[in-house]
Amino acid sequence: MKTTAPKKAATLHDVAREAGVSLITASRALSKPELVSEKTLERVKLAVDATGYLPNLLAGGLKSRKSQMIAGILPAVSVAQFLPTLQALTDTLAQAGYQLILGQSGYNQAREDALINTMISRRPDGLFMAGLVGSASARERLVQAGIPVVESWDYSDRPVDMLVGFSHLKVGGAIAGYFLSKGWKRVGMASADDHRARQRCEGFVATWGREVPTAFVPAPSGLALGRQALSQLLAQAPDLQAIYCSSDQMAQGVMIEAQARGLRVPQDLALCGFGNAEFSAHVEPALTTVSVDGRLIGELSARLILERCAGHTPQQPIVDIGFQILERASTAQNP
Amino acid sequence: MKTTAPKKAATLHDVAREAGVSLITASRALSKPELVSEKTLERVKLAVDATGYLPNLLAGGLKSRKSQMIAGILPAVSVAQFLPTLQALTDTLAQAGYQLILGQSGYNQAREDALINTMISRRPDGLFMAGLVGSASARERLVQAGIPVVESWDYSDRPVDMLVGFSHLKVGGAIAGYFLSKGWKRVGMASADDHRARQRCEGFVATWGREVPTAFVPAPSGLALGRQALSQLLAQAPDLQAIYCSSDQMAQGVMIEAQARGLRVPQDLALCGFGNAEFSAHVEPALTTVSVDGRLIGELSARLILERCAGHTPQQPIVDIGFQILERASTAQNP
DNA sequence: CTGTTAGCGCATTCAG
DNA sequence: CTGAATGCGCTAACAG
Repeated sequence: MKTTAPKKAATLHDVAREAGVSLITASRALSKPELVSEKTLERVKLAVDATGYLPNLLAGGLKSRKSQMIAGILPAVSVAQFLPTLQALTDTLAQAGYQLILGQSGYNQAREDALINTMISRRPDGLFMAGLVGSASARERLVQAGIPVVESWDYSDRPVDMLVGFSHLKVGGAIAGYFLSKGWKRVGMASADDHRARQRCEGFVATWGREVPTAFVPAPSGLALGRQALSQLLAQAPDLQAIYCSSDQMAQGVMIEAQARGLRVPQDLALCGFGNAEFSAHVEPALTTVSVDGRLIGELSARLILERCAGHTPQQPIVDIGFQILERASTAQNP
Repeated sequence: MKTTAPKKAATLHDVAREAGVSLITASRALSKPELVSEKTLERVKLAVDATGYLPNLLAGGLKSRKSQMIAGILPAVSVAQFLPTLQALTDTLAQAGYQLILGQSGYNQAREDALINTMISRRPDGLFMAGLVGSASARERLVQAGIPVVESWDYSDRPVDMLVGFSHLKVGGAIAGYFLSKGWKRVGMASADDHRARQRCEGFVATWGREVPTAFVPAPSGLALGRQALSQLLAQAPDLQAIYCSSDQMAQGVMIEAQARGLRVPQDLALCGFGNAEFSAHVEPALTTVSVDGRLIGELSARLILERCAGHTPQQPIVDIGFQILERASTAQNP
């Protein structure tokens, strides 16, 4: 078996020579075939196969100023919360020939800032942010870069450019309103300490009317931290009737810890989560939660970016996709 | 407030002019500061700030043939399984100044193939695959591209280039061995129908010695599919003693469905999952599962790629990281 | 429909 | 230590 020596990759030049046409004709045959005659098209295609040519998008992008890449910045990919968004974003972009460059800010403002610079250095055609851009200087650099930017999973009247999200203040308020409607008096919160989770807490307190016992855990929250959080909360306030948890994962931890302590959910302790994870409808008791359409965020964000990349101006650059409280057994009226 | 018109981004040329040095001196000041005198270094730095210069990595990469990008291909980002790997990979690469370009093959061979081409077109400095490269032509193109490639989450003696993973056949065999050691006679499997999950099933059957009732569900498997799978299995074989599930998520679904049917776990039905998800140790009963160090896969893969990018030859390009059965309450000996 | 001429922004030769 | 020239691979703009 004769292994092809890994010689330098074929360039468009090689293709053109092989096909007996000029460089630009070969280029057009590949990117704008409608401008080229059937015959030459055929010859170029044969030459491509013969040479094993794979285009160099970097080089093309340098001239055309289109990298066909979109930067995507998340706090951390391991946050289940953002997965449907990431999946939809990646898929929708890929369908249009764009790839995502991934960055993780680690819930850290300085890293986010540096990451935005790094990303801009790669000249992406657009940028997606899970969350709002934190620093003023980063906002400015993004505006300067002149690329479409979608902020998401949050709300602001003055985004850098475009936004697909919802108000965490309103979510917190809605949960507090729901708790009020239940007639509960002694309630608490178990929350991650990131910006968005804290906003929900603020919204909760604003509607509730006064501070409530709260356990903060480091983001990203998980099941184990939920168990810890309940212990903390019960130490402060042993007679809580209901707890809002900043994620379903954390709520599951709280539920397990409660059951381990012999507390019945919801009779002794009602629970509400956030995010509507897959398991939430299936655990026993089923978990009341706040549903947010993460897939939709990803898809709309991609569409907005693509539209702007195509030179159009979206009619609705700020989309509030809202949210919904899903009432389930974990908050069934306790007697 | 005078908004800076989004004029064209500053280039190194602008910086050089501003600093009163030549283009190349400015270039060196930024990438090889040790070759430049203190004084000029200072002036270049000032010029960078003055112009708001952000380097264009695309242009630099064109000449230097280094894009500082690594391509990463996953079946789907929404598979919780791969998250620790993805997180560790992204982090380790970022520390070395590399970013990840993400691609999803959707458990589809043709898409994987096309995706590899798309990725090669971006001239990444390396490629990470969750799984093995499926098609021979893709393997060939990767070899031709001459970039470091790490296949992962599986095992092969002849990877395209490097590999960090473990044998799914052995996992299946180990689980069957464990089931045999328990003395169970009537066992079944609930599995996703992707390549790796099927390999575990094969390994199971090989060690078990004969076929067992099996319910296959489309990948990626989840809790809801687990519930369905148990229904299917019980329809075939109502008196199963134990079931191996191809993911912890699916096992949780099977457990919930079992409990909904009044079956006690493990007394009436023992369960073993795969993946050691966060919740698995906490559910009631705690889930026996197979633990695989996903973070390690990501980190080692990144290190191997980085080492090769730096021109070195890793001593151990094929790493079997193994796995471990974690015995918990869901397979406690039934009487 | 096709080709020629110029770069895109930077880094790699080589010389000073 | 610094600089001038050259070209990475491709495409936009203009000719034919």
